[in-house]
Amino acid sequence: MNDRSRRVGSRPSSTEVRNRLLDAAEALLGARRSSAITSRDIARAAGLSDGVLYNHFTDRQELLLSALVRRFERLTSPAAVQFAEDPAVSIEAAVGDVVRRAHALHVAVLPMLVNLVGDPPLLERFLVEIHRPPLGGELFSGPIVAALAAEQARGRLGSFDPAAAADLILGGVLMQALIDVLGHRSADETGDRLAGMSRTILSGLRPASAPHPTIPPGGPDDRR
Amino acid sequence: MNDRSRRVGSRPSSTEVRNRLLDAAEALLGARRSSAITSRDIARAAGLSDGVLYNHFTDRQELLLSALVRRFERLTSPAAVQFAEDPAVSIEAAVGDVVRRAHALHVAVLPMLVNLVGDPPLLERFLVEIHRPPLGGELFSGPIVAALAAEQARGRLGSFDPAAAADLILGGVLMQALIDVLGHRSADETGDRLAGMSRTILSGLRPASAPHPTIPPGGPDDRR
Amino acid sequence: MNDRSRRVGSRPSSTEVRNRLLDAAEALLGARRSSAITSRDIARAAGLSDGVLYNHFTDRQELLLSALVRRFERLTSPAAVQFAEDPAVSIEAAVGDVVRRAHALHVAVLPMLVNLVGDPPLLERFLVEIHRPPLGGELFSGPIVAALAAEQARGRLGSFDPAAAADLILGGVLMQALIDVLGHRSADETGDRLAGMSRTILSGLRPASAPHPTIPPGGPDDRR
Amino acid sequence: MNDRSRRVGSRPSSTEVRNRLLDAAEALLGARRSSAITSRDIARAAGLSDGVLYNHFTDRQELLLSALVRRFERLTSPAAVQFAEDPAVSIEAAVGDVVRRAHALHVAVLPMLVNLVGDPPLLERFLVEIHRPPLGGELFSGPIVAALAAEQARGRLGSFDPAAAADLILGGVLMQALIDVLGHRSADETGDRLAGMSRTILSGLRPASAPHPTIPPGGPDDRR
DNA sequence: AATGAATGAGTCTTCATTCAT
DNA sequence: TATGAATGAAGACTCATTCAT
Repeated sequence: MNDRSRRVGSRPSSTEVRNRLLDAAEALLGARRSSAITSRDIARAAGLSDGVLYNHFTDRQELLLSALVRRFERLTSPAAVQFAEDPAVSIEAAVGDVVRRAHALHVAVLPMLVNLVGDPPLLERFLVEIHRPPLGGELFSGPIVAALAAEQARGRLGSFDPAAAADLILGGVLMQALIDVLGHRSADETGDRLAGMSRTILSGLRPASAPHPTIPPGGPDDRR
Repeated sequence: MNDRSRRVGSRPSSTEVRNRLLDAAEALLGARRSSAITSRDIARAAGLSDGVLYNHFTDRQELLLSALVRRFERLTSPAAVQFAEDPAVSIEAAVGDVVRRAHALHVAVLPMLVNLVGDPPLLERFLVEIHRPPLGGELFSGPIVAALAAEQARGRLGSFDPAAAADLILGGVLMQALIDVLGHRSADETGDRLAGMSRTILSGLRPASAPHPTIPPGGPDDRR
Repeated sequence: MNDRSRRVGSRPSSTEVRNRLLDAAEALLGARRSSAITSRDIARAAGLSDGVLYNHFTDRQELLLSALVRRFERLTSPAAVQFAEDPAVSIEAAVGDVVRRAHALHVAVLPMLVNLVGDPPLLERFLVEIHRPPLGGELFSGPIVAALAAEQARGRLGSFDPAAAADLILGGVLMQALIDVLGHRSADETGDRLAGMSRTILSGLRPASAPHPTIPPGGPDDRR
Repeated sequence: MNDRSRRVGSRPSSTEVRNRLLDAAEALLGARRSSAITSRDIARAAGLSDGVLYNHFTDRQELLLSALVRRFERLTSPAAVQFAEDPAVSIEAAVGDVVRRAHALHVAVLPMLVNLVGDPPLLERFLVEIHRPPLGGELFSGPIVAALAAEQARGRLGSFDPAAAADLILGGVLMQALIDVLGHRSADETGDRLAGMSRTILSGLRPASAPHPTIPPGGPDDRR
């Protein structure tokens, strides 16, 4: 018999109320395109009274911050950002998968961050909380770098710098996600742009016959 | 000595006041990390009274919008976004230049857009004004696509899709710019990241010996 | 001793505050010669803070409208506008009573309507609420028409058009009420004017062969 | 060569500017259903600058007041309120004429007064200026009383009190004018109501041996 | 601890009036 | 004297926060 089930139907336990507030805040953070989430908005969405929030959080910001962090951690949990590394899949498909998953993650996270931007003190606190460079830093790039490095080790990718590649992929994906979040676009169009990016980053911009610039042409295998 | 400066301490001309308001608004838009720029903020920053703004603009939003558009147009003027196309420069340097200039442009523009995000109706009006998909759309990508296509024509770049390449470059650049704008980072570190991106997108991720997947091997010009 | 009065000095109940606001608004509506009743005026008159009104009404207009309607309904309640139809009373006295009561009603209602005129949108909403042509329409004329028709049926009045007679009576009464409300006049003077009107409308302007009203009827066309 | 024509095409003379302001104010007073006539409204309607008004009037109120008085005097000039006293016209038609002309006068004057009501201090000053009980007092009733008395002298009307009759007529006419000004009604409907009032006040409410005027004579007591 | 109404500082906006030109 | 922009005192309304119950 746990703490919560002990009194069925009775007044909600402290944690329950706290969670209801967090859930409501999370929902609003995900749904709204900014424009101020008022403390009353949250209270109503939670089906609770205006004042409760001050029994569980010091102020409206702290509630929003907690909701933010909670959702962020859930979205970026290892399970969510782990990329498949199935050797049976072609390298093209594997990179496409990385790109699509990164995009989905950004689309999920951005609405919240967009709300954050409207409230700079809150943003400040959030960034401190997240404890990393803006936009999650390694939280996002880590899994991508790992996936790319794994493919490199498997010999299916060249000798590029995985961190720089992650910068390109994450950046491109972030931009498309912003377009999707701030504007309106069909899933198809988004898919095409993502596929184009996958293709392009795989082959690079350099003419196919051109030798690698830093290596004198003629070497049978790549540098070193 | 023109008509305006002749009488020091005289009442500022109409355009002067208008410009003072726009300058003040621009400054606040650039300086603040959002959090609502109130009409009084602007008036005080301009050293004017609360009501002036309504003698020159229909409302606070229109003033902010004008400041935004003015700065935006200035930043994205042809001179600012034109990329050098000097054949004497190596293709590596040319791409690096594209990336660095795009980054500089984003760093200049982003603080304003960040403010915009906190004010959705204003964002809406701004996007309509800018007349393009969110984040400037073709305004940014256009010159980059053009520069890449020019190099393709010159035979210094391969047969990739310039739009997709621009998505990667702009995205990567946007992300680095966000990191620079929202966080704090040394110019060196930024430069390294940008250089890494330039290098990586040029060569691509694919192993150097792997054939291009979409082009069947056997063509006369195919890489040896 | 009910639940509310039990605790003197306790926080006023919700309805109490609402009523205090309505009372204050009503008082201001009755007392002022228009000139804008501000939301702060009402709050101060009610001894409450500026923002309360928005906890009970959607806006200042709705509060004023409610006060208006409340007072209006009270003043025009059946009890207030019902005219005596006592057959024992002479027809002169009966008509005089109708006139005096209509006048009193107008004097009570006019100050509010006067305030309304200064606020056209509010007037619009009030008229919609009252659901009748300006100035109460049938609300006022209905009882008068009924009273006159009843006396006609009783044979104590001729075959005139009751609606037209009500127009004359209500109009005359409205005008005297306006004079009383906007200007300053002794009750005596008002009474004289009303009495003159009663006398005149009874006899009409036309030279008549009809016997003097104080002489018992006997003419061939007399009642049945 | 008068003062005004001396400089044709030159800056408008003082009186001209003053009159343009008054004309503009008069026009606005007549056109608007209240809702504040701002000093800028007047200046724009006059095609003049915001500040001129203070060179000719102490403040906005004084300008409005002057416009009010000027229009009022024009509308109530002897020429405008004189009633025809043509003995060839039937008494019914004569009374109907009085009623219709009084109504027209009220419809012309009321919109201004309606504006006045929204500005009590201005109303106060106007009433003082007009120097009579509200709504023009004798200014309106004088001509009516005179017209009725003349018909009495001519023997076409009975021995009623002309002042009381004027109260009824003016009141009824005022009310119909208010309905016309504040609401919306067809001219036909207004005409019917006025005609009904004319008929009713002529005959009075009392049972009469005299037949209804619109009914062909035949009653034994009918006056030739 | 929950409630929900009261508070009041703060926002945008209007407009009569002033005053340098 | 005319101009027309600047002023600044209101006004309506919002909303985070408090607090009596």
